[in-house]
Amino acid sequence: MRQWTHYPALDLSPILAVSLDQIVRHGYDATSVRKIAAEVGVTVPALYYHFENKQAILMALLDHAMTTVTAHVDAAVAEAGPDPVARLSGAVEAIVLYMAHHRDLAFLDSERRSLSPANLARYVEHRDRIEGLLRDAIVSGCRAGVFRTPAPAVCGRAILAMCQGVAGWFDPSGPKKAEETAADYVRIALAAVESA
Amino acid sequence: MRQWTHYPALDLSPILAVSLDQIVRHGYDATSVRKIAAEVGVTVPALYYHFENKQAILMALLDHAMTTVTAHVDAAVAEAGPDPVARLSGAVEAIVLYMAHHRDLAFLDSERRSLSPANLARYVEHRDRIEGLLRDAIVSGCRAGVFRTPAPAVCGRAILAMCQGVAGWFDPSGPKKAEETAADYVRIALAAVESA
DNA sequence: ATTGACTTAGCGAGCGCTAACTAGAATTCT
DNA sequence: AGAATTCTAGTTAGCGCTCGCTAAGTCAAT
Repeated sequence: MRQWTHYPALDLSPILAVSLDQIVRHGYDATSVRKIAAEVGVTVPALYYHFENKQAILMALLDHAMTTVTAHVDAAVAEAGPDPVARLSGAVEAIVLYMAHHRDLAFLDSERRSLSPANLARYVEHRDRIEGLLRDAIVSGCRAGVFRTPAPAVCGRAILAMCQGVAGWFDPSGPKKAEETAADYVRIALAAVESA
Repeated sequence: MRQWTHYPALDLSPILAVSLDQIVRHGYDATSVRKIAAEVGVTVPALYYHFENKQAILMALLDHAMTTVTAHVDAAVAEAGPDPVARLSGAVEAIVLYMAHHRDLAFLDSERRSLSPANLARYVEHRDRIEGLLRDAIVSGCRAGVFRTPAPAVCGRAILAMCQGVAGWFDPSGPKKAEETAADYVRIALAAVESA
């Protein structure tokens, strides 16, 4: 139970680990394949043995991010059962924990612009699914009369955006632990939808 | 009165207008000075007659963004007087209107990573000022007993993040006008801080 | 005669990416 | 079992291109 609150450290190949670090620090465009190779301790063509091109490295990292967050959020919502309060709470808690524990992966979201149309579509689809999860929970809460917000769709987007913001400021060595922050955000989200 | 709800179209020099368009479409790193020059209809050194280097173009645009949003939010908060509800409402309304009307300028926020340390510091200072405005309004509302959120600082960050998200999805040809969206967000923000 | 707003021409560096080769491990054939 | 082959995970060397940027010249308006 509540297995989805656990976010173990990432298990990435050396190339992906170095690439993630470099992209987070300097951005995708400013990260050259030469720099990645040098940091890994291999030559450039070694990268091309494992990945078709530079964008495939970014996409592999984004795939990792997508599967990680989707698995946790889906598990949280499934465990919550049919109650809209529990579903929204679970989704927000899982998302915030992800943002706090994997700030680097979360940052990659801002590099989606570098994706080809096909890859971008796949990524956007995933993001829409999570937004849909939030919106559905809010809408069903409104139908059940437990949420009173007059704008469920806008509310869903607002909540997702505020959760994503956590990755930008959360400090693991700061005063608030990830779990406390997640609890704060659950309370804020429930208040935002005007939970009865 | 309420002059700050007006966001007139930008008045940018041809170089800055083209640069903004290109940076929003392709990102700062992927926008070359050659592309900007060609789009403006001049040669590359003409850009260097008006700007010291490429980053100075980005910084000029960010300066424009900073002064625009700061002027409007400051005016909104000043007009609100001492009431925390009015101050928070005014700030959120002004920020959301800015995000909806100047989505391109708002997008530049994600390019702050390309700034030199000195320029970045100046930009972060400005962002912190706005976050401080929100936090102060929330804290004084808590002191006055009109807001009941147990985490005013976290709440301020959450509200700023959700407002910034508007720039990412707002569609001027969509069903919701900017003013309606701003009203939605004011209501969400007041609910989020648990306004009595 | 000077200034403002450019132009032509081009430097040096870094970019993503690839063809061709190689050392060692694993597998298959006789 | 031992030789021959194939596969894995790289290497060296370098192509063609674009990048930010600049020195030096032009030319109309002040």
